[in-house]
Amino acid sequence: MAVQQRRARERENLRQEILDAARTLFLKNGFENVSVRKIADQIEYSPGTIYLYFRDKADIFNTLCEETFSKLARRLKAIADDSCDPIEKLRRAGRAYVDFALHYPHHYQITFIAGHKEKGIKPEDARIQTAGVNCFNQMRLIVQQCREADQLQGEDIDEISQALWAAVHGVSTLLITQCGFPFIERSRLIERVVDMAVEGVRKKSG
Amino acid sequence: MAVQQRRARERENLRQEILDAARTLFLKNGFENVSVRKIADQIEYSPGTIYLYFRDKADIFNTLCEETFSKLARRLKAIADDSCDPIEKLRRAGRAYVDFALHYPHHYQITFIAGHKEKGIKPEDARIQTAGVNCFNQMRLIVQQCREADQLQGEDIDEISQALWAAVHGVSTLLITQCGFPFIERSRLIERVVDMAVEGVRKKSG
DNA sequence: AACAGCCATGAACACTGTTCAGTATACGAA
DNA sequence: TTCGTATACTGAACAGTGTTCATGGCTGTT
Repeated sequence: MAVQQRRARERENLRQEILDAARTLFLKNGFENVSVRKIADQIEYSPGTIYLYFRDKADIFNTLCEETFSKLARRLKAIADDSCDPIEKLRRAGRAYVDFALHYPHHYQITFIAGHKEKGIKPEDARIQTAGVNCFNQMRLIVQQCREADQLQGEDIDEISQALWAAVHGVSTLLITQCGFPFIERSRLIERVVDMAVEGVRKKSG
Repeated sequence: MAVQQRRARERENLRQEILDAARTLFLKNGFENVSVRKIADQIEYSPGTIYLYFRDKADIFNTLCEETFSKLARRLKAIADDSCDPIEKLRRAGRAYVDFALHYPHHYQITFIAGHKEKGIKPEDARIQTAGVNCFNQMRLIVQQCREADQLQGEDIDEISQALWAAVHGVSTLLITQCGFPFIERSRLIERVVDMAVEGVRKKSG
């Protein structure tokens, strides 16, 4: 009886070992440059073993992404639940979003940037899509609060939320992928984008 | 004498054949899912031949990207050279940018989205970086015109240009990569983002 | 006709993700 | 203790990738 429990525990341990090794390698080298064999080497198992714990390589990454994105969702939720001025919340959420993206660039890249058709990450893996939508919904919530405080120009919450998302997503991806470009100082650019976005949807006569 | 000219012409022809085949295949299947062998099959040559005309697979794509991006630069330049209201130009440039991205999603994706560390596209290939910067500079020019017409809030042209770029880039990449997400109607979202961005940098008391 | 140089070949290398027959080990029952 | 079974793991194998290079055949010049 207890044997099965121990077995399950050991299974879970090895699963976590794989995830830990993969996380480290992915962060250091990116999804493309990490082979299943390298992950297997790291944990000192044979390549085949990986497939006893994960459906395929993408499955490993998806699991890691899910993990990471629930962190972002929690962070945004904390802001949404705060009781300060909703417009201020919007700014804070924007900054938090970009900070997060720059803090986990590889995770962000795969989840929100890379076309999921390529590299075998299929839409069937709705888990990640769900995790992403979850994050978006936290932002949407804050927008709703601004709307309720009559601070916004326009009625459509989705339209405004998606436009704001585009702005923060845009600056995130530019900073992640266009490392060669001569950007102005990072925090100043981020602040400007957040400001531009918020001012761009706010009611004119403040 | 004429022989060398003919040789050079034939060389150029085959080079173009490779580019044409690659363009079609890349557009249909994306960079990842097109192998050098498939390109070679298409033009009915052996894989090795490709390497007599291009350094590597990335070199082929880079050439195609450069081509495509000079198109965008021209389109933006045409808008910059127009003589209408500079703020109106800014809106038109924003729309043109997104339209372009959605029209050439694969090219846009590789050039502006994919991390260039991965998939062997190294920063050494400054050609594309240059082509991208060129496009940006056209937008920057229009921003400058707005500044000169005293239509903008803030002094720093680069700061404003980069923030605007983030917005249009953001909506472009979201629409390209997040095909699963329940976006509002495309043209409405694009219009809202452009509007948000422009209003977000414009002088308040119009 | 013989030599030169260009050009295309396709086999080969080292890698990739993934599968699967085989093996060893640990367990529960006799 | 011994046997049989279930489970975990292996590592060779497959089909694919990007890339290289010795080989061989044409072509134009001498």
